[in-house]
Amino acid sequence: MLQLTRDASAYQHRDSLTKAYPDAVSHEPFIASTPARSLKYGPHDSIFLEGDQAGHIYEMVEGAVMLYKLLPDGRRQVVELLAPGDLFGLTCDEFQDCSAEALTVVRVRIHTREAVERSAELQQRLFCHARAQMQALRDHAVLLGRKSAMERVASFIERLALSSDDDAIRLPMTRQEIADYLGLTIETVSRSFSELRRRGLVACERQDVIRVPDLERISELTGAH
Amino acid sequence: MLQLTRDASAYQHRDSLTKAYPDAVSHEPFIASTPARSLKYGPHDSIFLEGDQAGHIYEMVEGAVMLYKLLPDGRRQVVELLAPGDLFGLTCDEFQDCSAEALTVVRVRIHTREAVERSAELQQRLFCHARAQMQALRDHAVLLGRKSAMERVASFIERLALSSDDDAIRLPMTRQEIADYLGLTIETVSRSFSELRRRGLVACERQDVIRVPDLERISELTGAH
DNA sequence: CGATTTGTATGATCGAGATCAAATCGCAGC
DNA sequence: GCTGCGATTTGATCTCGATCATACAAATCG
Repeated sequence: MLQLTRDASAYQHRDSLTKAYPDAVSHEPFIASTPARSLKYGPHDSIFLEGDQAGHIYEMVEGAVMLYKLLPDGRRQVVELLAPGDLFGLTCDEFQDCSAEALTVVRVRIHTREAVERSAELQQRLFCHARAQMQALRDHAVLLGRKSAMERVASFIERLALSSDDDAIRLPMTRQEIADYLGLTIETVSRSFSELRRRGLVACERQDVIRVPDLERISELTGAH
Repeated sequence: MLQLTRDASAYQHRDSLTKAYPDAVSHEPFIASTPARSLKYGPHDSIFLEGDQAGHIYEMVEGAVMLYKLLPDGRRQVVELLAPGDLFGLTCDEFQDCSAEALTVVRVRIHTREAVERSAELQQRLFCHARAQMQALRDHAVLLGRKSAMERVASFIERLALSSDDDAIRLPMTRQEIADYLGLTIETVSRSFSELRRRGLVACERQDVIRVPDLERISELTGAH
């Protein structure tokens, strides 16, 4: 189970933060009437790293972000996937407890800690988001602790399908990122996808775009039905 | 990995809620100056079940509680362990997203939802607790997704040792409950404990009381050092 | 005090998923 | 088009933890 071949710094790119494209056009802020900067990131840009000073809240406007943690030997666990509307980066203590990386082109708005402490309405919204993320984390604990490889992959596809309005689902992550999210290896993820293709449950247009002809049949494989 | 031998209702005891001992003496409420009922539960009493109406917040005063989720075929994942000071039971929507069961004799105070919505200070405290629990859930995701059996058990012992003031550590859970918390089987948990005993890293006074002569050596096995 | 029950330990075996090793795909640049 | 390189797929093998089976210990009860 140890993956000693992948060294601890493999995913760390502190300098990539400086590559962030500054000040994109703002789109309908979820939280209105607070002075907030807008930032843009490209795929694989680091937004912050575990241990960084935690000063403000990030609000997802566009794109997808993953939060992950690393073990000293380089094993990685993706702990959360974030979509537009989600909030992240606020901790109780001074430092970030995990790292954040852009999966796609990402636009975020940044709210200061003071702005949060001033606004009760803002806190209320933040709180509700925290509850929802907590619920997602608990579901993920069930997946990681008790589901088989195929059940994990089916759960992942079901989730993407439900949150996608389109018929064709764009996978915003590489196989390695999916593996690190599902607590599997890249090979097992690949084999599971192949098996689903063989059974006709998913069709792959390109390696990062899949089609699910019958979501019900995927749902039956998640272990939750 | 499927545990079909254990049926889905094995852990469900709806009626046990009614066995709760009413109105114990109150001890230093964490949240003051709100009208709050006090309740007492015995070991293995159910406090609420997933899907129950979620009306109020529970505040741990004494004892230990576990939150868990079940899959339809009976697989169980314990998603959180709660100690005095912790808050639980508040959801964003109407229903509980997981079940809560007393591990020991437990005393809780119950705060109404309205009391929370009225007090900004209360919300502030709740929010900070939610953040801390979130951090714990992320650490647990790393454990479930990426750690070996021995690393999981070592992490568990390290956590208990750090939160215990005494030299002898009382395990508040059965092997089955520990297994369901760590995403393992009861046999693997038992074997890991035996291995640690054989290596002299833990000593067992009774099966539910262990002694850790050198915590540093346990910490080295957690995968996080 | 033995009988029953419930929780724990341990040995034997199996299998899902990890690991190791190629082969193949797909896209960017030329 | 061709070239090169990272990402993906696929196959062969190994291993850790699950499963199955049984023995043991400790609490409960008549």
